[in-house]
Amino acid sequence: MQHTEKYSETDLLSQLNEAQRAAVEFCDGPSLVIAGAGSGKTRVLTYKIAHLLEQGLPPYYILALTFTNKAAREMKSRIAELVGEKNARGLWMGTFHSIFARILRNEAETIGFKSNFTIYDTADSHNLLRLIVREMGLDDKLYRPGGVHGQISRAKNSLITPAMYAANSEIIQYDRMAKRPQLFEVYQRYQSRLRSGNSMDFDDLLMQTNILFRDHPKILEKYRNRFQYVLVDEYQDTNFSQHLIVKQLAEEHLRICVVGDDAQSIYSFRGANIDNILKFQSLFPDTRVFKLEQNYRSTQTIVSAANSLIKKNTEQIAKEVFSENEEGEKIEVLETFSDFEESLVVANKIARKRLEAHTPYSDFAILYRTNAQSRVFEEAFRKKNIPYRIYGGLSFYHRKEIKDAIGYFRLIVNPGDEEAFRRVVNYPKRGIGDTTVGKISSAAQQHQVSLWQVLSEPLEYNLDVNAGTAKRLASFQELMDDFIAKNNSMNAFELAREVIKNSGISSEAYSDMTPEGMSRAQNIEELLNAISEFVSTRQEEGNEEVALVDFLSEVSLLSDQDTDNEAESEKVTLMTVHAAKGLEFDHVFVVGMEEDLFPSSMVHSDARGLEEERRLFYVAITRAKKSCTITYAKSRFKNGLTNPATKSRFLKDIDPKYLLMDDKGRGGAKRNDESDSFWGSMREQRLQRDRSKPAYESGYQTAPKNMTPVGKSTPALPLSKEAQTLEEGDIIEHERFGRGVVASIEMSGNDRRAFVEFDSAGKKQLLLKFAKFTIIGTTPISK
DNA sequence: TAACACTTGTTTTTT
DNA sequence: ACAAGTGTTA
Repeated sequence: MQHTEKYSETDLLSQLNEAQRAAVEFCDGPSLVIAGAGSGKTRVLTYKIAHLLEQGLPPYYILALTFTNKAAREMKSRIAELVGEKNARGLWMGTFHSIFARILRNEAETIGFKSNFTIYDTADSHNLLRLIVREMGLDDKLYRPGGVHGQISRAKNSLITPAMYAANSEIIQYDRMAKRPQLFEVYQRYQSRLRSGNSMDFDDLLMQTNILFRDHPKILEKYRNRFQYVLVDEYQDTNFSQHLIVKQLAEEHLRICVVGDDAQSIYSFRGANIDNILKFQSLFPDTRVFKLEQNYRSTQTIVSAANSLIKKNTEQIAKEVFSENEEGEKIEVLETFSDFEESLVVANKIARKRLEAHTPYSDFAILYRTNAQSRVFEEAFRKKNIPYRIYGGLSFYHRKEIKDAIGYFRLIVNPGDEEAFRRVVNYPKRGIGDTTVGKISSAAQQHQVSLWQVLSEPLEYNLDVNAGTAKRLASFQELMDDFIAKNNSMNAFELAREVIKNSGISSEAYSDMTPEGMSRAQNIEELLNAISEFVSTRQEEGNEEVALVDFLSEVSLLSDQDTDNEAESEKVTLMTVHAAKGLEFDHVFVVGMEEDLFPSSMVHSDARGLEEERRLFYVAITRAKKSCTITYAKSRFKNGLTNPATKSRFLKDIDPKYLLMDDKGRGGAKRNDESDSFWGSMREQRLQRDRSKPAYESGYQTAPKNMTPVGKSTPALPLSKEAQTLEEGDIIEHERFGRGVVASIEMSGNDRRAFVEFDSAGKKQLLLKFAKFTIIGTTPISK
């Protein structure tokens, strides 16, 4: 690819506006970049990393954390374009989960795991919890997997271990009120089951990292030194656990830059804590704050409308986002009779616009609050022959046949994996039913070993099964043992193919001639293709052996956003507002703008929740570059019933001078009142019931004292001896640039900066506090 | 063990 | 309306 020389430092910086450049150039301490919607946040992050690389900081000393694989991938490739692929190789850039999974694999033994641990996805966690609740004989209505998992997840993200959970009287009290007094024990069992199967759930990847750092200061020290510069994207979406990891890595050297927009914090329901960004400055006292306020994406009207909306929120960092683009059209607000009519109106508008203005379908997006709303639009688009693409729904890796195949892979890599065991032991059918698995399971629990352990030595654990079953068990065990043996000699693809062939998956899949069966077989083919591709990519990157475990650790942390890489086809996009975050479209339709839908009915009485919904609306509007249309229906089909609907309160929050209201001359007010009184009282009843549940949030978002590391804020690391003694004329060997001669040394601010002429890499400036090199001699003509 | 009918709970979901 | 989970039968 390009050489480093192609983009010199000045070129890099000249492509930024003043605020962006200031944010990029400041590397001497903690910084917080508040990036309004469309203000070039990604640009700042990528250029900042490129800038650090240009200054001589080797890529493997930079840690950049994102929230999606997609964001990481895109940023990586843009950096590679800026500085050349070779110079960007080795960057630690990825999602929180993937980066710390990698670190945990390296350090697994220290915290009592093995490095081949497997990762449970949400469905796996739910299955295990369902099982535990049943085993404990608890009421599965009160202890529903989703609810229980949510509570455990919140605990983990607040770094509350099972023991701390059980000892916390406030939480115990809360659980008692919620009629789930045994929850602490469910959590305990869940955690010990995960551990005895050498597996972790998503939240563990962060919590175990914190435990690792807390209990092993040497290891924390190692990563602190390793990650000389830490950058975090979308900081408003971090939870406490992530926040603490970041804090610990950065609090010594203070070279940290976090980027985000408090106005776009929309994931609190998953534990994201907006205070992390609001209070960043008080945590790192000398934080420099940079505000990116120029929006390059949208028209002035869209930006102003969005501003007027978000002003209605109370807690936020002051900023004035503006646009110098054209003024643009007003935001059109359309009322329709029903959700059905809504979809037709939108479809018609798109069709007409495309004809009149030659706008490609791919410039349009429909954004809705809930996935269920996509249906009517699908039908309308199909009827009108408008091509569309829906995001969300079941991702490839969540389909049953794929999970089954991956279940085998997981069991091969980590035979202790309980969920994987349960998934494949009788798939395809081999006569090992629930009864038998139940026996294995209770033996396993009794002896505190994995299911696999019991299967391997049934006599040892007094497994009581009849001769036929014993034989079937033995043959399953042999099958797996054979795969496990081959795992040492075969690469991921070869072994996967072998598994599909020999496990019986393929004969099962190919004998089913129903359309669903055929598609399942195709999916399995596709999985094999994906593995094959994975192996060859990794080999091109220089990894000779690409084993199944490598594929697995990547694939466990993929989301559906990462899999659909279909080329930019000419299709209208349909997605939830959540999924649209970070994206932009010329023409956006925000649909279903109704009470009880947007804002969601779950949130009515809760001020914080309402503010989050308002931010969500803000995110929706600010996706639009040229036009934004908002629609709402007077009646909507929901949960099998058609109900009257009223327009969302949020519409009143936008300054009307940016809106073009069209309520079709219907006498809206009177009708509204009628429906409000009747249906309003129905809603009221529902709300009453909801309120009778104890409001969540006894607010244990703060970590208990013994989890909080002793945070002494020490100044930046002293310069290495090499860096202190360096003089003009010295010959140095740099880790990345090779041999070079020091032309001059300057002070810039508090930093020493060396200008070095490298043999092969040309002229470079090195910031001495970053640069890694050794002095290998000096030239005779030094003055 | 497997097929079938019945009950139940449905916001958003980066990992 | 619908999917997922559970219970009932042969």
